[in-house]
Amino acid sequence: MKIGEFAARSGISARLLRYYEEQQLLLPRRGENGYRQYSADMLRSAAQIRALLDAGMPTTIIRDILPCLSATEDIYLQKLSPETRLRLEQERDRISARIVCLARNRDAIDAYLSSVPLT
Amino acid sequence: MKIGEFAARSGISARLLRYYEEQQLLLPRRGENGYRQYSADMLRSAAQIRALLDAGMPTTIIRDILPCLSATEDIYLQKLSPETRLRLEQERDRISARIVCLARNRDAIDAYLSSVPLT
DNA sequence: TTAAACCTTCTCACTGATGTGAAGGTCAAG
DNA sequence: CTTGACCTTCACATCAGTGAGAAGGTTTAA
Repeated sequence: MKIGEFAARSGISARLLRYYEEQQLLLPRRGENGYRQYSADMLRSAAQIRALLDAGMPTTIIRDILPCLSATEDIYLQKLSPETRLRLEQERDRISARIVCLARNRDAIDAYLSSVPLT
Repeated sequence: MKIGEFAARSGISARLLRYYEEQQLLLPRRGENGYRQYSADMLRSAAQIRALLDAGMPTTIIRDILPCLSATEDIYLQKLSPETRLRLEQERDRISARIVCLARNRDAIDAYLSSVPLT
């Protein structure tokens, strides 16, 4: 599918899709004429990228973790260098830290809202 | 305490503290000579600001939610306009959405790491 | 087959957010 | 009076994203 249709289906502008390609987040194949060719399963990746960006993850990290997020069983069998494993573990821990921070503050907002009278 | 000492104690550069003041995140009083005067309890706020920024929260939202994060019982009694309450509830929900997204992806990373053989 | 309408390409430039660097001036303590 | 900490201000860097123009490919319909 060409970029226009993919943009319409994913809700991500063609402009932004080209940007994501430039950032190495989403890499479509190219046709004979140089047109980008998106496959249907890239819709899932695209949604994941959007969700992670909206959650405040930088593109560099998304680029690192995307491959293992869309991993299927046959990919699981690929080897994983100790350095890559370590980096992924660190990213996982950083995400956990984010979650803890966000949860703590959300709970604080919630406690505040509960304690203030309704009107 | 002046900006130099506060920077040393908080681990946030003086330059960045001035920036946070410009962004209305942390507003120290001013002495006769125009020097910024930070109070000790601003250290907590400063840490909270850093944590939230590191977790990917934008300054505008932090500015909104900070007052209710450092709220003490006497502040709880202040009135809260329905609009403000609504905005806070929306922010809380947005934070929850972020948490869900981050947790899902962290778990995916974790599952991947568990499934790939050790070496 | 040609023409119009549309899509895709790339590139330059720009925004807004989060910072950082450095110049030039002021204040205060030794 | 020199030194160091502070003041403001202008400029710059990076990241995520957008706008617009020029050139060329694709489709449709006369």
